[in-house]
Amino acid sequence: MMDSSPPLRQGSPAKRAAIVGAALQVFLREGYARTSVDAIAASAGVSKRTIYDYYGDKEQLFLSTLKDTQSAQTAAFQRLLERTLGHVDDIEAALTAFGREFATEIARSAERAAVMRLMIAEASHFPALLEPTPENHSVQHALADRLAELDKQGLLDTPDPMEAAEFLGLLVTGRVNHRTWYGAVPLGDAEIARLVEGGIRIFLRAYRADA
Amino acid sequence: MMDSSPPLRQGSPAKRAAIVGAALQVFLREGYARTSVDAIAASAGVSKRTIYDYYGDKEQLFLSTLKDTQSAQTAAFQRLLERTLGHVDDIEAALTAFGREFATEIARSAERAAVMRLMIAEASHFPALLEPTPENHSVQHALADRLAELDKQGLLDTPDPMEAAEFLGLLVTGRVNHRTWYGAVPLGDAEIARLVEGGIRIFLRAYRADA
DNA sequence: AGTCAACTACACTGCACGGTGTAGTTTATG
DNA sequence: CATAAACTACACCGTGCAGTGTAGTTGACT
Repeated sequence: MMDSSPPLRQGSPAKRAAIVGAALQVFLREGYARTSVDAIAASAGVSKRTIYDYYGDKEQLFLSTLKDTQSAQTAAFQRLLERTLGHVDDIEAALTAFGREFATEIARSAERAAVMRLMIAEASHFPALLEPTPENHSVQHALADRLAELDKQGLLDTPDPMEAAEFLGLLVTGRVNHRTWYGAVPLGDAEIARLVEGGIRIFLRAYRADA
Repeated sequence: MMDSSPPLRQGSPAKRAAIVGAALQVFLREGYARTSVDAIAASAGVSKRTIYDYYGDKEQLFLSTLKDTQSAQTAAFQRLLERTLGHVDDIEAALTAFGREFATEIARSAERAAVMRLMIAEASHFPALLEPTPENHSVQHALADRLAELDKQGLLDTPDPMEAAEFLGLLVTGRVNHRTWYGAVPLGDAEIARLVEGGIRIFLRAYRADA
């Protein structure tokens, strides 16, 4: 009955947060292969040894970092969803608000898109990233639930809410991500708003209830 | 008036093709940083020295490889466009044929998506990749021209053909690329067809002429 | 004061890889 | 056949980096 030995120290949450924060920043900027653990340690204000005692190796640090980040982003998205599509009167205004908030979140931090970029880049090298997480699924599901609700209210006509949710996400973020190479190149707020609104327009033309 | 000295040899087209072919294969599988020039040389059946005499360094080889590949893909796309949307009677059948051929091309070789994946991954490290090439632009334009033609025939209602072309591309490929992580994970032909047809359906709901 | 865990600083190993230099072999060409 | 260019094989250098080992410092708890 021996434990599998990795955690020689149990570590403090504050240090873990510092390490993961620095790791995310460097991984997003440099990609996995180009990132050195020394750079992360320096950026986190922590010795390299501590990182290895905490996480074992670079790969585990990478996976832990992405997992934490994904959790945070999922939670943020759920809040955004509740805020913008919680109670809807004007369907167009509501969806535009949703798209706009979503887009500014992308534009401000560029973190969400950058995480996508990193995952796309590294997916084939880390099979763990490929497995659909329950969190990822719950995001799609939450959005679909909202759309189903709007369908029931007679504001939308979405016979397959899961599919509609997929298209809404695609239409809102697709062109922005495409143009910016998933956050690699900046884009003006006005341009982002234009692209988002265009996407919403198409979504509504396809899914608005026939009055 | 001295030349900038790189090409110590002028090289044969056949060897260039072998090198670029091997390079593409390895770069797509491993990504830039993980790829060693030795691996490319071995895979191409060529000495490492020859590669350096041809291309100077790894970065140039990488950029040349992507440029060649992009040219080939652009040409293939133009042919596909002519083949499927050259003369259209039934708009739905034509667009579905377009989407289906496009999708099988993606599914068969997985090359197109993988190139996208590689470019997304490396865009921020190679500014040269960010500059929109005339070729890239011409693809969007060719598709937009076809759509404008269909608009003129009264089959579609696309007031802004460039935007419509963007959405068509997004709707046809977006969900496939998203699910497969740009080709990192395989997807059955039937599933691909389903996703493509769904995209076409949305496009038509948004852009079909009101009869 | 004493103890123990967390932590840092730092030296060190091993390895993979980009890039070069060169001697010798093949191949094309006149 | 002779000459030159193309090409290979191979040794080699420098470097950056993952990961380890360890001695010494800090700080909390008793």
